[in-house]
Amino acid sequence: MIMKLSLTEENYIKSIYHLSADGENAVSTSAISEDIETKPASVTDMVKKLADKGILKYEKYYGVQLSNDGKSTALEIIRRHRLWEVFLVEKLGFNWDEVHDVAEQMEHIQSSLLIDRLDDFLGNPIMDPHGDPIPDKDGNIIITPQMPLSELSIGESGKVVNVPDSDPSLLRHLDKIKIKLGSVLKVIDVTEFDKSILIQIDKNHEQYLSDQIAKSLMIAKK
Amino acid sequence: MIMKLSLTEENYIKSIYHLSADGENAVSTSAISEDIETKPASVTDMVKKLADKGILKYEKYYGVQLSNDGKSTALEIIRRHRLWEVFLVEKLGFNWDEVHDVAEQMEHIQSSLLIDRLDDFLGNPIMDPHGDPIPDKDGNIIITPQMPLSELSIGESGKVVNVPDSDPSLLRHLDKIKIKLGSVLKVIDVTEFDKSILIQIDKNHEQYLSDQIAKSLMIAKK
DNA sequence: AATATATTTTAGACTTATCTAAATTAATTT
DNA sequence: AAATTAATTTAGATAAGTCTAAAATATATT
Repeated sequence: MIMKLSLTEENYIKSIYHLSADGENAVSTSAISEDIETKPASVTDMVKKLADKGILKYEKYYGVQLSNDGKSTALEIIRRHRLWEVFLVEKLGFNWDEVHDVAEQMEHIQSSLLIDRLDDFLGNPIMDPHGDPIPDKDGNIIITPQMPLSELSIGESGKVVNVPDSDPSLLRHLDKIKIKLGSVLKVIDVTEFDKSILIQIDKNHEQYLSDQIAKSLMIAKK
Repeated sequence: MIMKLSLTEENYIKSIYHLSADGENAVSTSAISEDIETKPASVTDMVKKLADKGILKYEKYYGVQLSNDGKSTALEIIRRHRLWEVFLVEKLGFNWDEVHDVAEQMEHIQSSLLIDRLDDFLGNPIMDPHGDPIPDKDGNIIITPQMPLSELSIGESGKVVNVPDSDPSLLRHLDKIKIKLGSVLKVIDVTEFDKSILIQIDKNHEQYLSDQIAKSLMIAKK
């Protein structure tokens, strides 16, 4: 059950977990290939190896699905990643657009003592700086009901509960227009032409957002 | 001058730096081989590669010597290692015998922003938990004059300023007999038979130490 | 100085993770 | 249903880092 995995193997497992909507669906070779920027042929080799290790089920020409072991391994890696992100922001003063790449490296450090102590040091946070839930020691996550901002109708409002973690330019733009986790957004208008929306931020000022941004911002409806 | 190095290359550079007494002396293939637990033939290959990169000077059948680039790279890796050790002890409550292996992993995380911020967060420490000096951003280290406890004569005393970092069992033994950095030791007697010494610790109690331990404890004479 | 021993290097092979190109299978179109 | 296109797998090659065994060099002994 407990097994040492290479950095590369861990990256595959994490990718498959995310692509499968938290381990639920089957994932194609090409999807993994695109996500981790590795050629499909290489992915085929690696998933065979991970199948042999019992991390996932692999069916030729169909796709892969994480085993229970695979899922808990993924959750462990995600836990490490998100705890380090909290550390970087809360303790070292990083901005939320600066943490992803560093946390990508730190997530591979192998020491359960380290992660347990870090968790306590940070006050056992349940969210990372982008609103993503942090799995606990046993892999439990708190799921917040949410929807993309783009799905709100005119007049509806909601609170920003999640933003994408891996796109620094988007995050810096959100800083500029003063949108952060917890911001309350109200949809004032939707432009028919390009689906851009006019929103009111925290009852203060109004701002146009492109459809692309509106699709990225996850909202808890009020 | 600035170049990306693999984890393996970094480990070679660190090893060579230590074996050469901080980059001063030439180091043999076999010494490196023994230190990093890799066969001499493999070391030969790698030092050729590092020589091509300008990290060191390699002379066949003689040995290797770090270049200035090699030395500053080594100091950067050592800086990272020791800062993480301080973090683990000061912030996460690790004992000094638990930090080496974890810091060995953390030292390879590549982000100068991270290390600068970590340095500030820790209050720009100049010593790690074992008394080893932490190089600053520019590679400067403060060297404390010191000698092994084994070289003190009867009646002389000194302060413990450094202990070996990579031997957990020694460090735990020191905990047990209440010796820590800063402890003042006075040599009461030296046994002729096995060179074990009787010391007085912090003016309180007396204790025998084997010659092996006495050689490992570095002292600043009073 | 010649021989024996120890150290170091060379040569060729192995592993992990990747690639390209060709072959196979699945999905889509006619 | 056959042909075309797209996705996936297989086969063989490459690079990094390691190994063993043999060859070369340096050091020590007689």
